[in-house]
Amino acid sequence: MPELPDVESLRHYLDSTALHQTVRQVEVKSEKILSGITAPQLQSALQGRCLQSTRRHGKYLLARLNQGPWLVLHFGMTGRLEYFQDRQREPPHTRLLITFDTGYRLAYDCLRQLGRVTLTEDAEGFIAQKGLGPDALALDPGTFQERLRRARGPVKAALMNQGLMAGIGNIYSDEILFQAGISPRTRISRLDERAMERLYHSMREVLETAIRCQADAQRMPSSYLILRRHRGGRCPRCGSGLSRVKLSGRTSYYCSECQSDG
DNA sequence: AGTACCACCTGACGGC
DNA sequence: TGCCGTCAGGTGGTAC
Repeated sequence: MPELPDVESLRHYLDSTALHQTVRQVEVKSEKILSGITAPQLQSALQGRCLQSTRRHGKYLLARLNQGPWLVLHFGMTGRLEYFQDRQREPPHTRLLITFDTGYRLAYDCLRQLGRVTLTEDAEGFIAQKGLGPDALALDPGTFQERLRRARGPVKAALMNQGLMAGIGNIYSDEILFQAGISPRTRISRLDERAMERLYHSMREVLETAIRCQADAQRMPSSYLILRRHRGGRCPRCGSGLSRVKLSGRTSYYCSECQSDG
């Protein structure tokens, strides 16, 4: 599920644990998660170096190695990080395990193995090569609207299109549309200026709130949809049963009473 | 450019 | 008990 707020939380976690320690050992436990690199290449890039800083772009987390390339982490749906000391605490689906000279370890755990790990010399080049748009939180209202209007289909598909803006996935697009009072099926062309402004405001509000809550749904406001996105879930605003539809291959939940079609 | 589908991948869950 | 289909969803591919 890692979308922008989740990855931002993982970034803070990495920053507060694993920086500035020399890598002693690198264990690749599943080659499936490597993208365009071999295990020996990853090992020789990391060995003897430190992670010195991080940045995030959309759902990607990049960690700079001193005098070396960037380590690029994507978390798919089930990826996470765990920093620990005792082998006992190693997560069950660890695919990559980095051991530091301090004796601490950083595990990249990914149950479904839909996440990917790679290296790049050039962070900007990597982002461009992946075809990612600007990070969703870096957009001003004008650019947000201009980029969304490049798409034609339902607004939900546009919000999730990483080429238009990076970081929003299925969960948070539903939340943003709910908070904006706009149905996910609404065509971009039917959104007027005021709806666009509402959408922009909701996007910032939802992403920033989720980051403040460390992407933990339990901590989010009770007015949020996130905990009710399931069969039989009810609208936190009006209490009516939520609608469930497939849209561009994803399951969308929304309230047909509170969210209009423009 | 859109849509619709498939594949990757694993585990939970409901039905029989 | 255990088998089967379905679902979860980020990304990337195909065909139409």
